Amino acid sequence: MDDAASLRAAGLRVTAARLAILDAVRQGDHLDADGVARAVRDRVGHVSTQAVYDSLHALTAAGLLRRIEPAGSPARYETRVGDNHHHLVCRTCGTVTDIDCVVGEAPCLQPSQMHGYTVDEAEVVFWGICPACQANGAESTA
Amino acid sequence: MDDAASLRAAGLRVTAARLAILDAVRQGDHLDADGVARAVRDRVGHVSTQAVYDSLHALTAAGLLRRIEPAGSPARYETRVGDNHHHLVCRTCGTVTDIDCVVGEAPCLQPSQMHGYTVDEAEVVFWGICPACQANGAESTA
DNA sequence: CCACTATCTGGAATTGCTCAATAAAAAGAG
DNA sequence: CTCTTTTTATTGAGCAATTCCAGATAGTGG
Repeated sequence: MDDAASLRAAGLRVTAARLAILDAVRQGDHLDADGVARAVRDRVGHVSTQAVYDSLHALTAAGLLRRIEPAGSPARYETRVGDNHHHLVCRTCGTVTDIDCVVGEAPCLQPSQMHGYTVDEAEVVFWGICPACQANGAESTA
Repeated sequence: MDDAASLRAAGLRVTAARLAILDAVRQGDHLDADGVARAVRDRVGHVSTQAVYDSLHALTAAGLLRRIEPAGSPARYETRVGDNHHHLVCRTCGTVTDIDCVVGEAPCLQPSQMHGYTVDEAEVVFWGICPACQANGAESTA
């Protein structure tokens, strides 16, 4: 199923901006809204910032994109949805890397005490220093 | 060890604002910067917003406070540091509840593929609906 | 009690994101 | 192919959280 079909299946209209956004996010590596906007403009010319935000929300709501928001960083988007994978975030440069779940499917989705909550998602973020930043010593690669 | 001693031990000066911040965060339930500022002012009169932010950073860096930042929410602080506990966040009202780790100590601290990262922390956030919001139907309690 | 420097103050600026009103364009009907 | 309806995009203002700057203040060690 291509992007246009996915959009239609989600009840969304197919526009150049949205196709470009999906493509940009797929190609990019956990881009933030600004990065997506820039990548999209490279593809289809002018697109307003609001259109990017709006589409990003629509696509996220439709389940075509996943939004992650590491502390201290603007929201980032990825196309890998539906599986239970987590993230490795570099404290120095902010790079986000996907990692599959250790325990299998939904590992930590069984908190000991749920305190009456209805839990629907377990989000795991590993914080550390990426290889590049380790090599660069204290220097930032951002 | 009282707060003043903890501050000194961390090489920080003891000021009324900082003691009030530590107390406010301890009493409060995962307060955000604004909530801390208000609680602090209740205790010691006027304190500038910057002093609050600055102190919060200093205290966090010193390990006296832990900062958590659930997606879509301003940063929140808690005094429970040093143990491997996680958080349950309500999608409706944003309330944060502490939960101990399922697997024991540092459960998820063993990602399958580390991709060369030096991991120093595993952060787990469970998303769901708190009991109060479930009872209130779709209504927000925020 | 002094000097030194961490800390606090006040104000302005930045960033990331949202709201509102109008114009444009995709989908379906005829 | 054209028209109509409804979604989507544009422009521009607005907001919240946080940070930066420069100068005043107050802990601390001596």
